[in-house]
Amino acid sequence: MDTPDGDRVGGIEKIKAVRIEKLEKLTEAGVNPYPYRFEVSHKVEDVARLETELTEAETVVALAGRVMALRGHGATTFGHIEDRSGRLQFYARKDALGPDSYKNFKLVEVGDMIGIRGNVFRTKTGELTVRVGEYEVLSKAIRPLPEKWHGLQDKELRYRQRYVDLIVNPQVREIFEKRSRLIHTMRRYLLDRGYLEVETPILQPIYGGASARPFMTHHNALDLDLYLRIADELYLKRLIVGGFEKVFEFCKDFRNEGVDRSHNPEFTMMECYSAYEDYMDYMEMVEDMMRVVATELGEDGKITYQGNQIDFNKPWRRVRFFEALEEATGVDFRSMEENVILDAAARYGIETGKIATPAKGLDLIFGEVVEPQLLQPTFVYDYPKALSPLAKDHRSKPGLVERFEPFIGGFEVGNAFSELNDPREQRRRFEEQAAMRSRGDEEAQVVDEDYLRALEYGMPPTAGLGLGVDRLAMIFTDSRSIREVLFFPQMRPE
RNA sequence: GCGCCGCUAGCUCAACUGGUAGAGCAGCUGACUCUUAAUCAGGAGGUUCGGGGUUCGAGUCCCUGGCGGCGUACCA
Repeated sequence: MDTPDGDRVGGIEKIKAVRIEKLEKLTEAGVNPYPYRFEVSHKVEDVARLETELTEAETVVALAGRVMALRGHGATTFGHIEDRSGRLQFYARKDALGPDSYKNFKLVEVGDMIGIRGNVFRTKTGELTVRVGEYEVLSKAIRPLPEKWHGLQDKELRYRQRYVDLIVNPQVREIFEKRSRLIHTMRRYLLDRGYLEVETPILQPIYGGASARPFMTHHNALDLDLYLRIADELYLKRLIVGGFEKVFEFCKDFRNEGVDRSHNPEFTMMECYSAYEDYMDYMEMVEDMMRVVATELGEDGKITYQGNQIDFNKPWRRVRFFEALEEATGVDFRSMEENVILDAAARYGIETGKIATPAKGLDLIFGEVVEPQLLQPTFVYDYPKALSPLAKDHRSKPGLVERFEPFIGGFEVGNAFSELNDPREQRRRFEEQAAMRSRGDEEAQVVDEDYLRALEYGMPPTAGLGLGVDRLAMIFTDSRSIREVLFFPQMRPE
C-alpha cells in the first residue's frame, strides 16, 4: 500500500496497516473496536448440547469468541467463531443486518474477537449454525493469524508466542487442560484424605531437600544472599514437627542445571508428608492416586505413552534397587565393591572418571541400564544409604534406606521415603554431605541447623513423597518434551 | 558444555553441482444471498537470521556471531 509519504511498505507492516485501516473505518462508523463487555448467554458446546430446545423455542443465543474463518459470498457471509469450548458456524446476511451494519461486518477479519446474537438452525448441508441477528466487535486484531490449514509449526515460535500456538493449535490447548485436570485431581485426592495444603518459602537462606545446584539472589534491605528453593522438603517436615500431620504443597522448584527435553530450570513438584505412616503406605497411596488420575485422564485407567500402552489398573511391579540392577546387568552389586561397579559402568559406556563414589556409580548404571526399561508403572525400592541423606535407615537391612522411586514410561516420576527423624543420625548424614561438598561435590547437601533443631523437638514417624508434576503431565498427555507441558518454557531472549 | 541439523513473504514450504528468489494459505481489488480448505478473475507482498569473505555472479561455498530443534553430559 502507499503510505502518506508515498513509500511502498511490505510484509507484516503492510498487513498491520490494512487491519488498522479497517479498525479506523469502524471507529468512523461509530463502532468502538475495543468495548467493555458483552453479555454471553451460551458457550459453543451449550449450543450443540441444547440444540433441540434452542431451535424449538427459537431462542436467541449470545456467543463471544474469535473469528477463525470467513467465507464471504457478496451479500452473505459464513464463518466460524471459536470460544473456549469449541467452534461454531455463523451466517450473516445483508438483508437481515441492514446495509450499514453488513458493511461494517465486512470489516471484521479472521482473528478478531466478536460477539453475535441470533437463533440456531441447521444449514442444508447439516451444519449447526447461528444466524447473526446482531453482532458486536469485541476486539480488533491488528496482526494476522498463522495459516488455517497447517497452523503454527515452528517450535521456536510456538514456545515464544504461546498465545498464538494456543489460538491456532487446538491439541495444544487440550494438553494444558489435561495438565490442569491432573493437578486438580491430585489436589482433590489429597484434600479428600485430610491433607492440608500449605505454602512455604521460595526464597531460602539455606537450600536443601535435594541434590542440585541452586539459583542465587540477593535481598537488598536485609543485605542477605538468598537461594531459590530446590525443594520444599525440609520446610514441610518442620510443619510435621509443628503438628499438622498431613501436609502437601504444589511447589515451583528451581535448579540451576541444563535444559533438555525432560528438564526446565523451574519446574513443579508435589510434595506431601504424612505422620505415622511409612514408605510402604506411600507406595500404596501412589498406586491408588495414579489409578484415580488415569481413570480421570485416560481410557479405563489406561494411557498410551510414545506408543506403549500403560495400564494403571494393575498393581505396580515392585522391585528392590539391587535386584533391578542384577536383573538388568547380571551383576550383584550388594557388596558395593568399587572395582565391580567401575567394571560394570565401563561395560555400559559410562565414563568412569566422573564416578566419585560407589553409590554414584550405581546410580549412573541404574539410570543407563534399568530406568529406560521401566515402562509399566514400577516401584524401585530399598536404595543404598549413601544416595539418600534424608531417608531413614532400613528397619532390617543394614546399608539401605527405606526409599522408593516410582517409574512410568521409562521416567523417574518421583521419590519417597520413610523420613529420617532421628536428629543425631540426621546430623551425621549432613556431616557426610558436608565432607563430600568439601571434596568438590557441588550438589551435596548443606547442613541446616534449624532443621536439625526442629528434629530435636521430635518429628513423628513420617512418610514423605515428591512427584514431578511436569513429568506426570508429559506421561498423561503423551508428550515427548517437557516444553510441551509448560506454557512458557525457558528460552534465551529473542 | 559438546556433536549433528535447521533458520527463505504474516504462516506452511520450494528453489539440482553457485546463474533473474517461487508456490499455497492469509491479506488486497472485483464478481457472487446455504458456504465450509468456498469458487472465479486480477494484482501485491522478500534485509533468504546478523556480520565478514571467496566469486564475473552467493539463498546455495567458506569464516564468524545469534536463535532454535534433536542427541549427549549433569539432573527431576
